[in-house]
Amino acid sequence: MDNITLKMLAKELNLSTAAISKALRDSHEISFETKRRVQELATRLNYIPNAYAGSLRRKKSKTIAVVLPEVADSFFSLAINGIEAVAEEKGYHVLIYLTHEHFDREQAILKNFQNGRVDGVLMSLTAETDSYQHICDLSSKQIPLVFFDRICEVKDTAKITTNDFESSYLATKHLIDCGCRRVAILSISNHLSISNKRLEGYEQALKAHLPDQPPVNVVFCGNDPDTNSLFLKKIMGEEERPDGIIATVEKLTTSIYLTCKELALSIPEDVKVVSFSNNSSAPILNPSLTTITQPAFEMGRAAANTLFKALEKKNGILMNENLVIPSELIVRGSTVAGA
Amino acid sequence: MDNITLKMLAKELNLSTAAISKALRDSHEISFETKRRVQELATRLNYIPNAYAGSLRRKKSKTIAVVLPEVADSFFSLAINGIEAVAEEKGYHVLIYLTHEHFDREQAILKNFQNGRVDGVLMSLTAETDSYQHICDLSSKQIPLVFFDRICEVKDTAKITTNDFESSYLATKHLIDCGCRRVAILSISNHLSISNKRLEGYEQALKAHLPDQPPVNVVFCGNDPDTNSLFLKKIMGEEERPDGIIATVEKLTTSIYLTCKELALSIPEDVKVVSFSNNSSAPILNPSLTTITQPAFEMGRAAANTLFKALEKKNGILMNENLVIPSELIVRGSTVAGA
DNA sequence: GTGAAAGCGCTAACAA
DNA sequence: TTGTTAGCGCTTTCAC
Repeated sequence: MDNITLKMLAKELNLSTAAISKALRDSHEISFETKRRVQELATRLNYIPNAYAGSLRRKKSKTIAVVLPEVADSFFSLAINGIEAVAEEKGYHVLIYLTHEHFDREQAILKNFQNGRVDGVLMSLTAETDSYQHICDLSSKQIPLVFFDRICEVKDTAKITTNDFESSYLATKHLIDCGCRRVAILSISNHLSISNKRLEGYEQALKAHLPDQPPVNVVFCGNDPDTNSLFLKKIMGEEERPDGIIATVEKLTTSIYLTCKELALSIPEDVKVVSFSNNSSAPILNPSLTTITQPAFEMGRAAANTLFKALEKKNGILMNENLVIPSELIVRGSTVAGA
Repeated sequence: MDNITLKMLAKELNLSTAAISKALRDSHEISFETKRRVQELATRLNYIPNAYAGSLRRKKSKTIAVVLPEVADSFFSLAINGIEAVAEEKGYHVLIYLTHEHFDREQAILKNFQNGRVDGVLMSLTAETDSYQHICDLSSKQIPLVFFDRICEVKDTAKITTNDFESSYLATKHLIDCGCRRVAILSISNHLSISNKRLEGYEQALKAHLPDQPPVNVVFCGNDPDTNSLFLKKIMGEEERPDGIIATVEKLTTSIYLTCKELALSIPEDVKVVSFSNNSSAPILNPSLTTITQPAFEMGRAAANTLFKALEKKNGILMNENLVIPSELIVRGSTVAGA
């Protein structure tokens, strides 16, 4: 069976396609009676407008893109939920693209957005991204872009973040308060502003609360859990091993726990751990995990809302704008025994 | 700056749009020299074809839809990864839709696919879905549909599942082997074939290995963790409470663990637990969690591959076809102390 | 090997 | 209030 088109409805009712089009969009130019007849036939024949004919004509696709490093991560999963909630409410479609932390993927994906495929973009940078031409190219096509979490600081647009500096400071101070004297931090990038902020928070806290201690201990981790575990085993096997660890990304937690187990280091007695994590099983880990819990759903929702605000205006240009939604330190057993 | 179109390239090179179009698609009708000139100009001007003009003309969108109950679940996150890996390789775009387990959402979403928006659909049913007209409507428009995980048994199309019956049987037998005599199973639906299969496996295992025991104990849970916990607290507080629990979905694990803690029931001494779960933190839970781990990534990949196989044929009709990728029982501390 | 022209299904000026 | 017309940017016969 062939699809119903406007033309077919028009022929059936002896009207022009224009009249049908207007009637279906409830235009005031069309008489009530005509609207009713059109509506009736459309529902009876189950008319569904062609998805792309209108997009082509109006140069609007009612579609947004979400560009993420990965999705097997509680933060991004929750963020997608927040984004989808808003998109569905606004009647928009959501294209999803995963960079797997590869800069060249990110470039290729954005390039694809330059010709009408999407009305706007929500994105979180890869850990590799350290140049921004592809982002400027997109902006030059007037396609609004909202960053969330892993933002691009130098680009003038809307950015949704959490209080990374403060959270990291707080996490570090918490470890120091719990008695740690050799705190290490695990990072995944030295380009991402979010990583840098977390490192700064850590460094400032060390400086403020442990003035005469040895310098900072930043460990850069990668994408592969096995390599990370190997790294960790080496570090945790040393004489002067850390007695406190901050994981700046959720997925490093498993490596830390397993490495400690393997080395017979007890958490929190020998090492205390706090992770930036939205993993809902944090309370039932062994021991339960002290987390910096980010407002992932809210950040996704806020990013989408900001984007739609721009899309609903005529000139959809986004001002430089920073929305910061705070994270929360939740103290559990990995830093305080029995908590 | 305005977007580059075929027409502009044509004017620039004193060629017709037809020639440009063919040249860019490397048609044999076009001379090598012309192709070279066209290519050169296109890359120099950074020509990117309009996303929807071609879709409209060719009635192919190079886009697929993924319809999921939710995404904050390791299984679906991993499945998305598998799907995206294939889609990216094939040059397809991926629209994502979440039903949040609501049947009416599912209907509305599928309806939207009836007019060219997508070339094919991958989907996992909601827990509510118990009628299939919306699916038949989609099929009547010749849009290929592949089910994965939560399949629709009555519909003739490709279906990717894991061995739910056997896995559940195995999980139940494992609990019995570990000494459990009152095994309960937590389910989320009495419509889904996947749930029914898991219940059957459980029932058969009980029948086979505990012939003279009290009847099955099936607990239906919902979407809200608090309600579920309340439910569980009641059940686990009873005299004849279960000494073994099977969670047929990952998210119920947290409720189980927390309820046991609250009631001072020790896992695995008082209650043994096995969950259908892909949560990567299973090994570091307290105690580590015995899981039926599903091949989530592989299922997503297989579903996508099956769909693309249909899309690449002329008549893209999918035969009734069942691909079963086995799950794995991974025994850990929640059923065997110290494992 | 290249071009002219029709048209995918819809919308938006502009007429009537 | 309704119709006519001219595209949106591209592909695809069919001429030449």
